[in-house]
Amino acid sequence: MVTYRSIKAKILDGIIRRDWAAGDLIPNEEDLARDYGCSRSTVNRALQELADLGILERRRKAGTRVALRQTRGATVQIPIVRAEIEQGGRRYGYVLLDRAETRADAASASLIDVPRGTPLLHLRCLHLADGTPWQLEDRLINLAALPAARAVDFEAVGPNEWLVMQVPYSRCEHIFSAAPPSDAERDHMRLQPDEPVFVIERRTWLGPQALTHVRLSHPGLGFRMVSREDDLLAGRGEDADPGA
Amino acid sequence: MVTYRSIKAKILDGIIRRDWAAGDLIPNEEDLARDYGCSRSTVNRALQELADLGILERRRKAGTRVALRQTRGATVQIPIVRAEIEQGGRRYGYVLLDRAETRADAASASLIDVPRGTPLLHLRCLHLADGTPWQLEDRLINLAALPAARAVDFEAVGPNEWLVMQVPYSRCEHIFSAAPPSDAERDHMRLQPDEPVFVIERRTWLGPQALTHVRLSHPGLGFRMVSREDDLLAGRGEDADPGA
DNA sequence: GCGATAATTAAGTCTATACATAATACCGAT
DNA sequence: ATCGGTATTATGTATAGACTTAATTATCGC
Repeated sequence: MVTYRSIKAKILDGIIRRDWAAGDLIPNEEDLARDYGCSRSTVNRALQELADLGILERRRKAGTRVALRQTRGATVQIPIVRAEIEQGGRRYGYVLLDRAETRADAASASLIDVPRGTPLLHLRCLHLADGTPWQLEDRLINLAALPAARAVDFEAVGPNEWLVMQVPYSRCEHIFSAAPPSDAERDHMRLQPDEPVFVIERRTWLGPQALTHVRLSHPGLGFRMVSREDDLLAGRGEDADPGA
Repeated sequence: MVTYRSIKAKILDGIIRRDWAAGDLIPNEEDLARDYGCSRSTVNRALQELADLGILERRRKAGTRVALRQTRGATVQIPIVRAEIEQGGRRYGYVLLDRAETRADAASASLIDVPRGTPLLHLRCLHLADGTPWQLEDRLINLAALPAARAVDFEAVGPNEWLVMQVPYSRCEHIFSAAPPSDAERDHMRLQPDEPVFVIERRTWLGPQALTHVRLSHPGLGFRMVSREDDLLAGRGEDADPGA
């Protein structure tokens, strides 16, 4: 049977064999459907998915062409700290360092994206792996959007875990950077001399309303953020290139 | 008309209004099709796309439920250096520091994922923005897979640009980290005292064969890698919630 | 009660068809 | 030659129906 998966595999194969180079036009859906002996719907699904992956570019009337991939996308999964540590077989530790209700000043208002004066909850926590500092968390929560957070003490459960369970978000922004440690980071994490920190900053919104801003800093030595893309050619065995 | 987009929007809306919480089962495709007055195919497409986004989880017979999003995915686009710099309105500069053909020793063999003894091209280049060092590139190219690279001098065009134009890849791995600068990095980039480097390592394969390994290091102060997720609720105006 | 087997269910996929829409190509009038 | 409208084209989307497949639930024999 000709499946949309087998068509995806064949097209990928054609691109990788350089039958079609970057920028080339590939045959239209009707022709492909005839060639492969299936319906246009099936071809359409295959090509749409390849377009979603960024491998093809499609425009009405203009046709479908192999994308000129000028950028390489990398998708990193940022896990809950606890899961990340426990999955590595290490013991998870958590300490709430500081908890304060404030109102947004100029700096925090711009960080979390709320008007000045908005009530905020400011939390600072330390996450440990086998007793060693692993991540310092500095978080602002918009109490106007999440009043329920006011009633949580965050002594036992980290804000990250609480938020993930409680709150859906519709938009999210991440910033990754390398920085020399701040005084607080130097105090709380046992950094080597000259050891930088790897910083993940995240802001989330629900509709127009900002929910939270968090700065997660990790000791630079030993921390890596990894992204693996699936092999596009994986599992072609059954599907593609059955005869040729 | 009931479109698959409008259904996506309605389901998202239901999740965000907490009609369905994380882990909850949502009605099956047939019921939704009847509720919305459209065919099952249309519902199917909407739910599939939400599942692809990681918002829903679907299993045959078990039904469709709201995903317990334990991790947050961030997709970063890593542009060609030249484009990144010129798009910021700055002048791009490029210097080839070093070019050598070698054979893989233990260290480089494991970096690029080839057997020891494989012929390699080792390139080191510096990319500048308005005359200031922006990125130091240290690259290994597998000449067994890409013999054409032997004939390129890389004096005028950087290896990154050449590779993107010439070579498709099927798998790709990225590692991001913060590190104290190496001697070479200190020599070539004008780093402040204590300034770390932000390191992007990338390995690419075509099928089973490794193509290249590259280490891209940026001065830590001023370099940020950003990932923005589209707002899931964007553009609901026309589509969703027409009456209620 | 247990374990194997059959029935049921919900998603997964393919098809043929129809119409919508964006973008290009063409052509005629000024 | 340029402008503007019209025909053409390839993709985008919706539909009804049929069949497949994975996974749960029920059932039967022991």
